Amino acid sequence: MQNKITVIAATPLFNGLSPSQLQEICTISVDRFYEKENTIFMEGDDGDGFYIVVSGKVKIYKVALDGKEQILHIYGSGHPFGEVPVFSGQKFPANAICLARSHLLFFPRIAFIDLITCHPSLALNMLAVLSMRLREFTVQIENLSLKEVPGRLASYLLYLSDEQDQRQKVHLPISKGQLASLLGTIPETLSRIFTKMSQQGLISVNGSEIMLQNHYGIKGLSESGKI
Amino acid sequence: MQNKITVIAATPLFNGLSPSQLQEICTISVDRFYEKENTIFMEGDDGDGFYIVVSGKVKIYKVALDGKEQILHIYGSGHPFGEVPVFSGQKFPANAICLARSHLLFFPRIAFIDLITCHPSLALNMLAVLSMRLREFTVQIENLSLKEVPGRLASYLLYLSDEQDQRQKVHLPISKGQLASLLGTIPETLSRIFTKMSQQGLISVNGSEIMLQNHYGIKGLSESGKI
DNA sequence: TAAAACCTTTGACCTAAGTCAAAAAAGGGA
DNA sequence: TCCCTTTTTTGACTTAGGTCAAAGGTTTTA
Repeated sequence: MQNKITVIAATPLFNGLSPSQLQEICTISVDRFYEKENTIFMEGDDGDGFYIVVSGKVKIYKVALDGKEQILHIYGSGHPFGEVPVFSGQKFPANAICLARSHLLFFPRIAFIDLITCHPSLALNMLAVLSMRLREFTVQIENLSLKEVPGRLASYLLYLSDEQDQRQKVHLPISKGQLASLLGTIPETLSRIFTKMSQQGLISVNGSEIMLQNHYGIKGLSESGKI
Repeated sequence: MQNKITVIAATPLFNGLSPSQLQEICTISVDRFYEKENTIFMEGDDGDGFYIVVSGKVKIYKVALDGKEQILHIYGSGHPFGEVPVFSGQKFPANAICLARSHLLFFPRIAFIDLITCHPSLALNMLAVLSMRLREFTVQIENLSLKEVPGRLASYLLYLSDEQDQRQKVHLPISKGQLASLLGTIPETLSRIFTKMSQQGLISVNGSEIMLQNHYGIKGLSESGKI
C-alpha cells in the first residue's frame, strides 16, 4: 500500500508529524473503495469516523425535497471530509457521493480521537482544517447571497485559474450541470451566462476548456457581484 | 470580576475542565468593553486572538460593494467567535460589530494555543465548537440556495420557538431590518412575507412578538422551502 | 457503427423578489 | 408631551433567473 502512506504524508492535515506518527496514522486508517455514483454517507446518518480522498473525486451536497441540489464541496486527492460528526457527536449534515471510482481512507472516530489526545500538533492541524473550511463557507454564503450568478461564475473561474496556475486557460473539472449546482443555479441559466460572458468578450468556451480573455473584466464582475 | 469566571465556567467551549484549568483560562483572558455600533474587527484584519461574549450582542456579517449585508451569526452570552484566524493563520473572513453595549473576553492566540497544547480536552472542545459552526453554515447555505424567503422565515421562527422554548409565541431578538439581512433578503420583502403568512393564518405579528398559529403549517413551509 | 442515453443549449414564458418612492408607525430624547 | 429620527409597511414597477419543452451535441454501449 505504497500509495497510502504517500498520500497521508502529503496531506496538510498531517503536516509536520514525525515518520513514526505518520506510521501510527497509517495503522488506524482503513482502505475503502467505491465505484462512480456510490454513496459514501447521507445526511442524517451516524458518523463514526471521517475520510480522506486518496484518489478519485467526492461530492458533498444537500438536496431539497423537490430534488434540487446544492453542492458544498468537491474534493480530490488529499482532502479530508466528514469530520463534523466526529467532533460534534451529531449526524452528518450533508450527503457524500463519488463522482468517479475512488479510493478513500477511513479514520475511525475513537482511534483518531485517541491519536489527537496524544499529539497536540495533530489537534492543531485539524483545527486549521476546520477553520479553513469555515472560511470557505463564508465565501460560499457571500456568493449565494450577495452576488448574482454571473459574479459567482466569474469568482469560480478565477478560483480555477489560481488553483490550476493558468492565467489564460482553465479546465472545468466537473460537468456544467454539476457546476450549476455548485454555483446555486440550474444548467439552463449557467449556459445562458456562458453565452453572455462570451458575447461580452470576457471568456471563450470550448467544451470544458475556458479561455479567460479579459482577466480584469472577470475580476470586476466577481467583485461587484452584479452585471 | 465574578461575572467573568461564571461565564467561562458556563461556556460549552470550557465544558468538563477542572476548576484549576478554568482559573488558568481566566488568567489569560482580557476584558474588553464596547459601545453599541462599535466595530470589533473587520474582514481582512489580522486576528491575534478570539473572543467570547460575556454580555451584550455581537453581529458577524459580510458586506457587498453596494452596501448590502449578509449576517452570518448573531451571538449572545457564552458564544465564542473570531477563531478562524487563530487556527488558520489567515485574516478574519468577516466583520464583527456590537448590536448593544457589550462585555467581551479576548483570548490571545499564543497563550490559548499553549493552553490547548497542554489540555487535549480543550482542543476537543474547540473542535466540537468549530464542527457545530460548520453544521450551522451548511444549514444557512441550504436555506439560501434551496429555500425561498418564506421557507427561510419559517425555519427561523421554528428555530426561535425551539431556542426560547415557546411553542406559541416567539420574540424577535433583532430588528426586522436585521432579520431581513440574516435571511438574505431586504426589509420590504420580509415585511410582505410577514403579511402574507399572517393572511394565511400561519402566524400573527404584533411588533416583535410573533404568535405561531399553525405550527404544522409553518413546519411544512420550512421543509418544502417553497410556498 | 448505430442506437441509446446523457449533457448542453435555445426559445418562450412566468414568477419571486428586488428597486424606488412615499406613507405610516414606532421609538427616543429634550 | 411633542418633535425628530428611525423603522416598517405599502404601492407600482422591473428584472434575474427559474420552468417547461424541444432541439442539438456528445459519449457510451451493444
